[in-house]
Amino acid sequence: MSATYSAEVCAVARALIGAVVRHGETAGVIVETEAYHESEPACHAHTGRTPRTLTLFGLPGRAYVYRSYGVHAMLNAVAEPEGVGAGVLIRALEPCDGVELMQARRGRERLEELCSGPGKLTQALGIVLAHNGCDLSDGPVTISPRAGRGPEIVASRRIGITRAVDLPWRFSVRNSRFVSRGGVALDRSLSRVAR
DNA sequence: CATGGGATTGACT
DNA sequence: GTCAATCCCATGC
Repeated sequence: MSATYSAEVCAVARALIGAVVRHGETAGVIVETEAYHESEPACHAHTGRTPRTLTLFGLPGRAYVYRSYGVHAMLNAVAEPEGVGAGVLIRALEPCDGVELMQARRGRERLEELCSGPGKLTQALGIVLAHNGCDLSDGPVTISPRAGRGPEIVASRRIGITRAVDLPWRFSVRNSRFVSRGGVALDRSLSRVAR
């Protein structure tokens, strides 16, 4: 089975907490991620290779960017060896560089409203569909690994999906005020899932 | 080729 | 709490 691979993409999702996403002069620290793997039906790669999911099956460390609800760009990091469809969705950042530009792009002032959601952070950083397939160690969009041990991480259920809803594959910094959707429901889903 | 459905957000009742 | 926006693409005829 693919349990080994699933564990791997989740390990990457955890490891990316505390890493820095950068595009141009804007950057933020990752505080929330979700893991997706071809073995479970919530993952775009579950139906196999298609034009849309091709990058998910490609080299790890590349960006998989797709359009959600016809409106928002979503940023993922491909997270398994070539040939295995899996990625980590970047769901929220703590803004660190280029805050004024992010505020202008978002039309909001409060730091908590700049990157507290997968569609918000791509808008704040100016990440678009054309970045699909770019090398995240090279740019123009980059993710720099964190040094050291990192913050305390909470696992919970993924958000906004209709299938495989019970997998506890969402990871976030405990008590961070920069995550998407408040922390109360998060704690409840955790107790129900991870018991 | 037509259709239906989103890994969301923000505005509004 | 409800709901529209908006477009890419997977699916089926």
